[in-house]
Amino acid sequence: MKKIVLIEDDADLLALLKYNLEKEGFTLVGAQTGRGAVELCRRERPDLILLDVMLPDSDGLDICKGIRVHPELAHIPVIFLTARASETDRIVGLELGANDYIVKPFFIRELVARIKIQFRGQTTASRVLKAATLELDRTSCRVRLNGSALSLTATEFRLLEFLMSRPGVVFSREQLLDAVWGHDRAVTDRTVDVYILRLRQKIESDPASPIMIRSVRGFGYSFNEALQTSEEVDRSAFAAQ
Amino acid sequence: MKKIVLIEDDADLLALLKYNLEKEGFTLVGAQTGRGAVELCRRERPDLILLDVMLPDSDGLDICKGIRVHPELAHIPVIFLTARASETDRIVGLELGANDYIVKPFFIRELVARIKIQFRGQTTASRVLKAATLELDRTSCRVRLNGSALSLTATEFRLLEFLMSRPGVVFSREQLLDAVWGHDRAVTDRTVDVYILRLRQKIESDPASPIMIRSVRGFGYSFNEALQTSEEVDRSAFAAQ
DNA sequence: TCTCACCCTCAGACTTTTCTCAGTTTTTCC
DNA sequence: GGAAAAACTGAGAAAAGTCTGAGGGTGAGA
Repeated sequence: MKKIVLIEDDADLLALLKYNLEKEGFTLVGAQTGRGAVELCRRERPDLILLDVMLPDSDGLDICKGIRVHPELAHIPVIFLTARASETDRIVGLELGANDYIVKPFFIRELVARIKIQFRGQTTASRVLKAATLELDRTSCRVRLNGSALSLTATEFRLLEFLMSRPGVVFSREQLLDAVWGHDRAVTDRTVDVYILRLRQKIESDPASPIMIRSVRGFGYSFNEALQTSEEVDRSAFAAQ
Repeated sequence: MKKIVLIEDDADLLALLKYNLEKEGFTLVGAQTGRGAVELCRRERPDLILLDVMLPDSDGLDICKGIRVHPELAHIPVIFLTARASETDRIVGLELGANDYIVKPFFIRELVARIKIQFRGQTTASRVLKAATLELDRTSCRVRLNGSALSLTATEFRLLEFLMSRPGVVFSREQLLDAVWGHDRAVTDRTVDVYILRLRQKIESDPASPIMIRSVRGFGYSFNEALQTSEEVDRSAFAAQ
């Protein structure tokens, strides 16, 4: 689950946000003071930071600056909570400022939406399908197994991509030909067997007893859904919303 | 200056936004219909897209999806303009959704702030492209290899610039023709081969076994992302947020 | 205006890799 | 045990990539 650090001096608002965001499935770590906020983040390594601009003991912008100068924290998105719209210029104007901001009072759903936008960019940018130690990168057309590159032909790649993008779903040879070879194909469905074989020889540790690509006798083939990594499960649950 | 494409069916609002954003120093290209919006973006190559969700002839989300599937447009940030807060779930929930959204009615300064957030972080990313000992300067249109100047033709330069600006991404010949030669081209895709060849002869130490420009059989060509300098990697990791 | 140099584009030869099928062996299920 | 489905093999056909040379166009300078 995604972890969020929340710095907000108003105890009531802190509790309210904590309650609602945890209900949304986020892990929350709260603090009421700006002092030690950077250290808190270094300790917790959150996926996102929610930061009140006006804190009694320090300026939220200074905290943000402190976060940005730490190489291990610099990439973490920061969303500011601000009381006045007039402050937005200050927040946005800074070179290493906010990734987003939200003006109080706000609806929880509004905040949740903005948090999700920050998390989404990370997933869309990668465009990588993962299953156990197998990684398929759609933009660079590369496949890696246990971290080392695998050389697939174009058809092998497209077939694997199709199967991996819908783990657990069983496709008939007919459907695979349609999806991978195209509708105007003039290819025997035995050809699919050959490609499944080639793929297995390349990606399965023991091609004789395949784990990744499952044969479903009488129906077709499917990619083993049990091999999804936890983040992949997260993501698809996330997308389902 | 940054160029923005704005799709908004309300003529008054379109004019108002155009006026105010141009006053802020942006270059604006407006359209009142969703039809042809993707083509408009391909032609204009904006730095940001403002998109009304509700258009009379099409759904803003469909347009966004159309933008995201084009590799040469996929990285462009999209901000949605929406009439109702209740629509935000739809906008945010989609896998290929918005980078931000703003609910009507809004203050211009609010919109400007959100636009600037999108641009921040990209600022440094453009002047000079580097990969190993190869340097491409976009402003002076010069290319240097191992410190010594290289003489490229205009087309060679544009092709190299395009490939280097998105290292690791595989582009088909079709996409390269679109991006480098333009949409109204009347050129065989074999021509791309010739230019790849010429480039390799100029930039590769051993053109027979190219390192910089990778052939991806069955898909196209890509610039080797492993040649990115470390600062470049940092930056793109940052931009991915 | 003419000439020359340079650039763009294409056709086609050549090379390498991939695709596909036919046929054989193995496995699975009734 | 037998039939059907899947797994596997090798080889010819097809496709994709590389590379060359020539024709045509354009712009700069004589």
